[in-house]
Amino acid sequence: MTEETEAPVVGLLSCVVDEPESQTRAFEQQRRQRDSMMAQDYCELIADLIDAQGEARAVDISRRLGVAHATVVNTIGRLQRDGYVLQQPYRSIFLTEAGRALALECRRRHQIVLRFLEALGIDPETARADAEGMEHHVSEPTLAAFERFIAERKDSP
Amino acid sequence: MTEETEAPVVGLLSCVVDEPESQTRAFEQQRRQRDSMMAQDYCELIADLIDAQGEARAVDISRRLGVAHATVVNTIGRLQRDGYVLQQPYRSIFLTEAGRALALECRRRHQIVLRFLEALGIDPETARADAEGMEHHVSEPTLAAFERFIAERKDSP
DNA sequence: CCTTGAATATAGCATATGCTATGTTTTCCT
DNA sequence: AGGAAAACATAGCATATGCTATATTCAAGG
Repeated sequence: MTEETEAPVVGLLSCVVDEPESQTRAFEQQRRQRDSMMAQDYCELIADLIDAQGEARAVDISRRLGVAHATVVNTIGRLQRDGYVLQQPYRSIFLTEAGRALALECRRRHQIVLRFLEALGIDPETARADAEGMEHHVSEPTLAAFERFIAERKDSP
Repeated sequence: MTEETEAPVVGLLSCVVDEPESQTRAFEQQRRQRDSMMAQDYCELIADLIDAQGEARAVDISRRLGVAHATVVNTIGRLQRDGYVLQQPYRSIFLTEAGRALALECRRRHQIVLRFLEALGIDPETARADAEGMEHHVSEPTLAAFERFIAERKDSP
């Protein structure tokens, strides 16, 4: 059970053995992305709320994200520590320059992914849900390819 | 600051105000996915290692994921508790039926996403990295659309 | 056989993300 | 103005995911 005497399954073996460092890098990148997802989602949402209502309040965020307000307060504190937002107690939440930049960047990615999925023929509800998760994992080259596809599809529908 | 007297930016406003419950659902789904990503990655990797080397050892997993072995041991314990793997102390790691099923499912998704990105013209290294993150967020309808695209692209290159 | 290096396990720690329960502060209506 | 409701803050807890440092077990070579 511990020693394979049989010939290795070459097809799968190559899939696994050929590029282990590449896979390790991919996993590390995935972990890094995961760690910044919260900041991205929050900043994007705060920017949306400010655009839509003129201000962002913790209660709106908690409703939108579906989490308890205590969780939001907690997270906002971390975002403040990390320089993304500014907040006085009992006041509404403001983005710093860094936060605003992050929000714009996220919104851009989000829009591209969303329009790409729709251009692929995905129904809007599904596209919306998938975009929410995917946007954090799509690299620039892939985003560029998505944009190319959107443009093509617009020309020849 | 609190009341927008200007004409609303309809594109963004509608994006935010039209479907708040839909967005909440999307975020909740994202959280659920995040919570099962670890199990998926581990099961997929364990299956790969078993196919390639006949057995999966913690040291291989830690190297592949780029984390400390103590972290792997920790996580494997959780996976065992949740019914995905079986392990005796100091022995190699085995997948349960549930673990094997999860691994197969993940591998399937992974392959579809990877081949889709490649069909889109993404370079293999980028495709690999992006697929690693994206595979956890792509719904069945979107996967189906990806497969359709791969088939189309194969017919008319 | 016995030692030694690799693999594993364990303990103890830190942080992020979530929760509930309980107080405080604002805000808004009468 | 004053009180009720809403928003917010804080405390205390749980879990997942990571780490380092230390001990233990296994397997292989002398």
